[in-house]
Amino acid sequence: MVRWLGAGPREGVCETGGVSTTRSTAAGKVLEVLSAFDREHPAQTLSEIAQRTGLALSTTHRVVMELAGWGALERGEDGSWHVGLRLWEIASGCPRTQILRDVALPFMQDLYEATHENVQLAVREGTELVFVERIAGHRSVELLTSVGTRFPVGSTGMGRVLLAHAPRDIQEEVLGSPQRAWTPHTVTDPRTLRTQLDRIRREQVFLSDRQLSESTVAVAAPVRIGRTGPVSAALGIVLAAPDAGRARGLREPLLRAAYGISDELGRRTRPTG
Amino acid sequence: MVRWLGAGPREGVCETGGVSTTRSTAAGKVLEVLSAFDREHPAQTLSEIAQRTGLALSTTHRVVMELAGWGALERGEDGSWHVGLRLWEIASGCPRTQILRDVALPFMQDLYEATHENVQLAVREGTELVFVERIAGHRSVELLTSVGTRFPVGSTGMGRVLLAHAPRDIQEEVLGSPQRAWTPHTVTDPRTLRTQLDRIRREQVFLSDRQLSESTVAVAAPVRIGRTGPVSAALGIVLAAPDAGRARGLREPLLRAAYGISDELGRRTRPTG
DNA sequence: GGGTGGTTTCCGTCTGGCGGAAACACCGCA
DNA sequence: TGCGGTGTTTCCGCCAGACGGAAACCACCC
Repeated sequence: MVRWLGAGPREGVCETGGVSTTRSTAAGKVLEVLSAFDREHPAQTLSEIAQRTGLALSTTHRVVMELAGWGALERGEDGSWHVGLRLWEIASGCPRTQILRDVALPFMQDLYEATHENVQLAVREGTELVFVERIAGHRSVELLTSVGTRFPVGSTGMGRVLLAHAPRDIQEEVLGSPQRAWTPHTVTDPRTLRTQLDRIRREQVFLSDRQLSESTVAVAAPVRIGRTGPVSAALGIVLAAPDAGRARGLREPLLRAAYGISDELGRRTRPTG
Repeated sequence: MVRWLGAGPREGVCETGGVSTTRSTAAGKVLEVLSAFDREHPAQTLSEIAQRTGLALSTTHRVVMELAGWGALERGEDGSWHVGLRLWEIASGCPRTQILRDVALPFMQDLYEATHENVQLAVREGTELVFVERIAGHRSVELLTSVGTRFPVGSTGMGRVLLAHAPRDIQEEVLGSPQRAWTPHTVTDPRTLRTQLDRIRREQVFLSDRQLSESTVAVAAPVRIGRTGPVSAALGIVLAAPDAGRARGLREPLLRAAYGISDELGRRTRPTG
């Protein structure tokens, strides 16, 4: 029923011969306005939106008003615009995240209870990963990722796991382009990365040591559709770097949780709709 | 920075003199197509969408293609359409849910760990409530609500709490219209409801006995912006009906959690932006 | 009071949205 | 193998409504 895997469509703005011509359809403008709202810009004035999208001010005004009338955008008391509850509501029905979340949450809770650390779930889209769920408590280490964040697939432990099980062309695309070194420990050499991916496929669980941030280590495992089906997500636990010693002991419970989720996913997608 | 409270805009389709004329702007059509995706219809064929929106098939086709090109919609392997990851991603940045969620989650985890029951968070929009977050484990009772679900504010324990602290006109609007009786125990009499709202304001925590479903009881408390600020959300725990005896004992921890969230919300919204 | 940055309204031009219709793809059935 | 039904995709001529420059408007601060 649901397409889990596979890279989604790439660009929203069509690029004709190098120059990015803003698609001039009315629907395109609506989407461009929505695109203006990302993690770095959750609230913007009308002029900002116009500037960032490149649309004329009056056009932006019209589109924003229409979106607001429907509830896709809401206005803060300071006059700035932000994404509205109505759009959130519609989007929260996205099967790709909702089903996954529903199934995974109880298992993630078990892991949280056993560790009190950040427990995360992410899916791959193209050469990036998107965090779909995360639970954390008072005692968990502060992270720079949050639900809905998008990252290059090569830069995190969970991403490497997803990459290891991605189609060949995606792997090559990532390995072929230069990797950003987030910390002095980040593995950027394609050769080393390649053997790392091999090991991930062999050992299932992956220990990632300060690859994205100097202060955190991660343990990650693949989630499949059914025990032996295609990899649809990655499950991970993030610890403060000084607690790295505890990471090894988390391999078993993490893998068990990943298996639990995989089995349940298999059960849900195959027999019924 | 963020407008928390207040009813958002109501209708998406403008109703001119009783007859709902589908707004004929291009942007409106985009939104109408998105509206076609709700909890009951997470995946639909092109023809279904056309039928449900009342748009011509060719128009629907054009709009859907455009939405798909951008990532707002994705196509299942069976050819049906559903909400895409890209839209989910944008919408997950909705401040009204995101900030609330970020702040509340650790406290909700504490409650979950102490009870292993469903812990929920909801906001009010107009005369309805929308579930913004929910955590549950293997042992928690199965619920018919999930994140993103919308309900009449009068029908659940958490809704009554939100209603008790809503503006006068909202309260009158709800009390003035007939209440649906979900179970034989549902309070529908406006008079009784009114005294119940009074008690909620006095006692803070509210015990709701099988109001929405025969098999569940709930404990609910208001979440404010700062300890004495306006009510911005409701926090609740749902138990299986036979465990109702445990509900009284949850009042204290629930209230403490609600206070914790309120304090943190006050801290986040006042001083910084 | 005058300057600045943002918002809202107006209106003439003309582009791109519109949807009927026809062609196409697929499937189950006889 | 042909046939009807269901859903999808493409085509194209007409004209509604999108477009954006410009000007009015508003709030705030020197």
